[in-house]
Amino acid sequence: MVDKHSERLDALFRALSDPTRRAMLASLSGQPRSVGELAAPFDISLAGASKHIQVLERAGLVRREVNGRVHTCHLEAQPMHAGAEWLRHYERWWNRRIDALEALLQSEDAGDRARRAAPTPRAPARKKPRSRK
Amino acid sequence: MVDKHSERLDALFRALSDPTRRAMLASLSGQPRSVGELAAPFDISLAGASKHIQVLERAGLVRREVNGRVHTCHLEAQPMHAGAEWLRHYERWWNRRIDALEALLQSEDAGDRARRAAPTPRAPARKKPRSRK
DNA sequence: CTTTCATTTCACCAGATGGTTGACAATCTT
DNA sequence: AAGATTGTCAACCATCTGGTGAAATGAAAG
Repeated sequence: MVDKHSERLDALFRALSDPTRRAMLASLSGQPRSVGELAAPFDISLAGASKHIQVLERAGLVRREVNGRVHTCHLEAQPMHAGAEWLRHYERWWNRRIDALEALLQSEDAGDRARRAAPTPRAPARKKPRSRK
Repeated sequence: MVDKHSERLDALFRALSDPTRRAMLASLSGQPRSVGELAAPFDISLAGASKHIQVLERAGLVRREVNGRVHTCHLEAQPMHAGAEWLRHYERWWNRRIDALEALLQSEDAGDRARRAAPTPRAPARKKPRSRK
């Protein structure tokens, strides 16, 4: 195994990097749709839509159910979990970074107040502490 | 404006869809790095690495600070928030779907128990309720 | 001033991507 | 059986991508 996890992320993020495909997923989050229904909102040939759907399928985001001549596509959101998890790691990193910055500004403010009217404005003043849940 | 939000997601997911770039971000999450340092771990020319970094920059994931001849790259995780938010929407969808399925199985179980030894096995038996935080 | 170092830019290449059209296969409808 | 409907596949095209090496830029060190 050459790193399955990484390859899954490749396919996932790649699939999500196209606005048409994201819109298709949004449509599928409402209800399952046939290939034709999925293609309808876009100014694109059926064959083109078919290719997009195949990309989504390969990323595991869409499951296809063939009923006679109509292929019904279902959203399969599970693979998104890996991507969300990956991003969460950096969101935490970002939040820690902000917290550290605020702590720094806090202590600088204290120092400034202590020695009264500091000469060097170190950073653009922060209006509000900016909440993060 | 032709939809700035969508374009940002395009660039974000596109940037994240390459394993080399994801590894570069991981490296930057430890500490800022020069272009050379960033390129070192990969079997790839400096020019190639430079292009990857530019992709990350265009997605807003990397900020470059030029000090003389060395360019120091800093991680800028903020744009990931939009992607994480987008994915969270589908994670919620997925969880609701699972909950509904479990509720269905629950009621079927109850029904089965009620009429004693059902003839039609409707779905692969669920071992454990499977926890989600 | 010349050299060395860090990096970008340029020209190029092979392969992927997003799109098309046209032919085909399978399935409903009449 | 014939025709219409749904979708795929194959071939093609323009453009993007990830990679290269070689030349150009800019700054630091001799």
